[in-house]
Amino acid sequence: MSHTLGVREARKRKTRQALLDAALRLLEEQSLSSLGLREVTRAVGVAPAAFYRHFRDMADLGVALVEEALGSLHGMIRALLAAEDGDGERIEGAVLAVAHHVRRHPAHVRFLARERHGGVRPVREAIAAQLRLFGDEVAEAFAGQLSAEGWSREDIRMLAELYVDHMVMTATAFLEAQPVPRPDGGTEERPAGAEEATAGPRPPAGEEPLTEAEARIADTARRQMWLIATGRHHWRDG
Amino acid sequence: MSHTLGVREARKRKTRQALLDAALRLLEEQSLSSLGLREVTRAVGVAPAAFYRHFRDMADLGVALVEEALGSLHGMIRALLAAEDGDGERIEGAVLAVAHHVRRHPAHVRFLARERHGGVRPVREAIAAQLRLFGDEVAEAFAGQLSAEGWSREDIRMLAELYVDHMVMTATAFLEAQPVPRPDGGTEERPAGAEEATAGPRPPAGEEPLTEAEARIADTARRQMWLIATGRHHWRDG
DNA sequence: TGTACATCAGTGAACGCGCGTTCACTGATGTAC
DNA sequence: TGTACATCAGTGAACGCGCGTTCACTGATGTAC
Repeated sequence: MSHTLGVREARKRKTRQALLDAALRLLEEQSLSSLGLREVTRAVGVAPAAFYRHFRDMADLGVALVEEALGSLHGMIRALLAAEDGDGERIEGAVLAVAHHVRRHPAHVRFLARERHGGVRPVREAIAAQLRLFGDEVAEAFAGQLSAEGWSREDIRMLAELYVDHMVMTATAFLEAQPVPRPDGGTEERPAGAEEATAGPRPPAGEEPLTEAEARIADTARRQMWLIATGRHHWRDG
Repeated sequence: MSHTLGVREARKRKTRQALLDAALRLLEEQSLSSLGLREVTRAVGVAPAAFYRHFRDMADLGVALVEEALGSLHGMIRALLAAEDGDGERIEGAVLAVAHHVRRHPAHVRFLARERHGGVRPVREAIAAQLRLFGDEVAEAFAGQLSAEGWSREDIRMLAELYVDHMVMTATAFLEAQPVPRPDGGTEERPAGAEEATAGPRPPAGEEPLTEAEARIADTARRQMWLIATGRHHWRDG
């Protein structure tokens, strides 16, 4: 109880978050280097000059968005890696986790895909640093078992990178199967018959059954992960 | 001899190409959606209005750049796929081909990486269409051997996509090992001691030995391709 | 070959507009006593 | 608890600037005869 936020600080955080949210929404349809400061403040309903109370410039805001978009993923990755199941369950878990994450946070994922190689250096570097961290985590999780099987450090690292890169690719593939957000904040209808129930209990957000397009992507991703797992099992014996 | 270009048409093409070249250079450091028409015409030395004689807008120019950047690659891919060597030679050939292509055309490759998920829809779509074509070509090249071995159409397709995606990833990795172009048109010195011979015969452009950073990327890419090839060989027997 | 007209790539001036940044300010919140 | 002063998130006006697009034009190239 001792550390309630002051009213002033709480309001400041709220404005800051509103700026981040507005920027993320505007970034669905453009890239960071063409997004204007005035555009963001206009969407939030504050004066342009208020922006400077929170960020030095748009690049600074972009770096904050990277933190927001990738910070939460470490937990998910760790949970996936800690599972003690067999290959099949781990692959299924990873593919579904990616699918649902993309569903729940499509704007964040789109932002990362777009700015990973985008025109704003500090943002590119922030993303690269986070992905390197993911690589470290995956490599460490594999190290125990694989080095006992005679794998070299370099081989473990390249396997970890292959998994991370494949996850990123799969995420961007799922993204392309997402409904396109409309300017009014609604969404276009799902590709195949997916009319909403008008009332009644529904599954947790993001956990409705996969659409046809999503299922196809999930299927390809599973097969590719199986192929990689197969290669991993036969790695030392050719 | 009968079809020499008229003087007027030849000059027009030259201006158009100058616009494309200038845009590509400016895009080393920013993304298409923030690149201005006036910026490009200023770099070429023509009036802003001249732009409209060649392109409807910047998106239109971007689509032309996609054609320029990816059109030439089909030949390279076909050559790689047609080789009758064993796995080792094919992997080595593919990795070195990608390394040298990135060296020769770093700006084109950077443009593709940046705009593949960038903020300009027609450009994204042009790139996606070309990558789908590459997938088709790779799948077709594998179809003969693999379907005889009992592979399904879906499995062949997913393998082809994995190869294409891996090539793209490898190319962007090589890109990050490239010297950063300077505004004046020169380049920063290569990471490790690579002073230029002041005269005398030199290897063909782009074929100097790999730098340390490039060699590391090539090594990882080779291992990853080996892993995938291993998985492929053991695919049907688990 | 020479002439008269058509085409059209590139010009240069003009336009209205939204941009990023600065500044002195206001008034609610925080703090010291 | 009440008061006097400090802090600081957000305001609103102003600035100079470069943008995309339009337009009537120019003059070299192309074409018809």
